[in-house]
Amino acid sequence: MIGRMNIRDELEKRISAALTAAAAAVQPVPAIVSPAAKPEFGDYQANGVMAAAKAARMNPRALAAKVLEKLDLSDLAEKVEIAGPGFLNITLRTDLLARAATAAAADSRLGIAPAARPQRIVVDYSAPNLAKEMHVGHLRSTIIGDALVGVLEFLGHHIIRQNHVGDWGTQFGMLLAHLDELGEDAAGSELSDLEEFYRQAKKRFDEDPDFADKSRQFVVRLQSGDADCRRHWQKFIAVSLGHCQEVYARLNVRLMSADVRGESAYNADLPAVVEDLRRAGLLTESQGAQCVFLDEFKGEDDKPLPVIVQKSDGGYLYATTDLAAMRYRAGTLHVDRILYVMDHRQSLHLRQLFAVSLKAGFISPAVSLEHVAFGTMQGEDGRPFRTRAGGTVKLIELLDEAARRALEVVRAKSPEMPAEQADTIARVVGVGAVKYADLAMDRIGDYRFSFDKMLSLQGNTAPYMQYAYARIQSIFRKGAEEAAGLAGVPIMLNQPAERELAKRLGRLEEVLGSVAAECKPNVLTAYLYDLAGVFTTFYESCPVLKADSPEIRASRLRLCDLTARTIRLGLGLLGIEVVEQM
RNA sequence: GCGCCCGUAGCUCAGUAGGAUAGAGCGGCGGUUUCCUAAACCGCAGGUCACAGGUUCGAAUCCUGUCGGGCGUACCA
Repeated sequence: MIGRMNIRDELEKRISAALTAAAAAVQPVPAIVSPAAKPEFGDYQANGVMAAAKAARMNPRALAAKVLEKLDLSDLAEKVEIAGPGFLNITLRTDLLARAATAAAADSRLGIAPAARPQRIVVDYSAPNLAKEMHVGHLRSTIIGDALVGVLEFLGHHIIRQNHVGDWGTQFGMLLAHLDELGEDAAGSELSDLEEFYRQAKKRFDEDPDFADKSRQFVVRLQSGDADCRRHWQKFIAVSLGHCQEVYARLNVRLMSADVRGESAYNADLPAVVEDLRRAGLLTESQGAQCVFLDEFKGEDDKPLPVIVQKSDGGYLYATTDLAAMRYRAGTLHVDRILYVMDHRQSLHLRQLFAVSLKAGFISPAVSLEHVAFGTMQGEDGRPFRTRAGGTVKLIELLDEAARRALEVVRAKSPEMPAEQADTIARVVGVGAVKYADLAMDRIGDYRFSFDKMLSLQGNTAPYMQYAYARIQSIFRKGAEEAAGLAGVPIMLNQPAERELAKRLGRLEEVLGSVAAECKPNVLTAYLYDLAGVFTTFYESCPVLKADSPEIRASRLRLCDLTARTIRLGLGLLGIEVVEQM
C-alpha cells in the first residue's frame, strides 16, 4: 500500500479536511500542498491556511494552530511546523520514504496506481495533410500528442488515437487537376516525390484562376464518388500514408494505420450534419453559403462571424468535417474527454467548433473539450523554419540530419566504439533530441529549433538524460549483480543525498497526474532533469560499488536501479528511447 | 478595428492553484579527476519579471490601461 500512494495527494486530503474543520467552512477548503520551496521548509508545504483565514476572518497563525490540533500526520510526517504568516511546513518520515522507494522498486509500474476513474479519451493529433509529405509543420502535434498518449495510457485511461488526416479537401482537387493535365502516365514517376508534385499543383492553383476552378470541380467530382477520381485519389493516399508510417516509425511514435480516420471517413455524414443544424434552428443562408452564426463570435467591424458548413457551390468544409467527427466521437466512441493537439492558429476554429457542437447537441457538456495548443517552430534565427532555399523542411530529412549530427557527437567522444553501435546510438539520440527539445518547452510559446542546443550534453536535453541513464547502467556492468538479483532488497536512507533522491523518486505519480491534467509534457521533462541532478549529487557523495557494507551497497544499487527505471519510464512515456551505453 | 496568445539574466528557456530570498542551461570568470563514464560536478558575476496603475497579509502569476511582438478574423485546412 505504501508504494501505491501519492504523498502530495494524501497530504492534501488530510490537511484539507483538518483545515475545513478548523475554519468551520461549509465547502471543503483546499490545503494547496506543494513541494517545499526550500530545504529549510521541509519536504512539502501547505499554502492554503492564509487564504482560508482570510475567508473566515481569522488570524492565520491561530488557524494554523487549530489545524494542527485536528491533524494527525504521525504516520507520514515526523514534523509539521507553522512558519511565516501561516505556512505549514511538513517534514516526511524518512522510513516512509524508504518504504515507498522499496515498494516502488519492487513494482513493474514503479508504484504508480492506475487511475481510479479511467476515462475514454480521444487524442486528435498529427493529422498531416496527405497531399504532401510530412514536414516540420507536423512535428509538434505529432510529438506532443504522442507524449500525452503515452502518459494518459500509462495512467490507465482508454486512449483512442485519431489521426484526422487531411485526405479530402481542396488540395486533392489541385492534385487531381494537375494529374489530369499531365496525363496519368506522365505523372506516374513524379508521384514518387509527392512534395514536388504538390508544389507544382499549388503554384498553378495560385497563379491560374482557370486551374483553380478546375480544381474545385475535381473536389466536387471526388466527393460525389466519381470512379476515376476515387482511383487516383486512393493512389495519392496510399503513397502518402506510406510516407507517414515511415516517418512515424523513425519518430518512434505510437500512431498506426488503424488510428487513421481521415476527413474522408466523415463524407457520408456531412449532409446529415447540415440537416441536424437546420433542424436545431442554427442554420442561416448567407451569400449562398450555409452558416451558423453565434453571438459570441464577431468578425471585422463587429459583423457576425459565420461558421460556414456548406459552401455556395454545395461543397463542405473542414468545420463540417470536424462537426461530423465530434458527433462520431460522442455517439460512437462515447468519450469523456477530447484533446485537440493543434497549433494555436486553430484556436478560433476550435472555439467555434466546441460552441456549435454544444448548441447543436452533438456533444454533452460533460465531455471535456480541450485545445492543446502550441506555438510555431522557428529556425535558429527566429524566423520561420525553412531550408536555405526557403522551402519547407521534410521531416525525414530533419531526422536524418539529427542522426548525422548525433553521430558526430558520439564518434568524437567514443572513437573506439564499433561503427554499427555508434550508428544505432546516434539514431536514438538524434530522434530523442528532436523530440525532447520540443517537449521540454512550454508548448504554448513559439519554439526556436536548434540542433546545437538539443544535442548538447549540458542542460535539459535528451542526450543529458540518456547519458544519465547510461551512466547508471554502467554501474551494473561494473558490479557483479544483475539489477534483477536485488529483488526484495530494502532501501535505506542514511545519507541526506539518499533521502533527497528517494523523495524525488516518490514524486513521479503526482508529476504524471499533473502532466495528464494540464497536457503539459514539459512538467515531466523538468521532473526528469531535476531527478538526474539529484541523482548526480547522490552519485558523487555516496559510493555505490565501494559502499561500506554489503547492505548499503545493495540498497544503493537498488536506488540506482529505481532511478534508471524512472528515467527510462518517463522518457518512454514521452516516446523517447534510452541507450545502455553512450 | 475586434479577438486570442506572448513579453522573465547578454542568449535559449523554466517558474505548477497568488506564497517565503524569481531558477536552469549556454556564454564569461574561477575551481574539482589516487574514486562506479570529467560527455560530469562545484562556485562567482549577471534581474525595475515590457511599462503604469489596481486588488491583498503577500503579485512574474489575478484585474484595467499603455507599449512591443506573433497569430487569427466568410466560402483553404
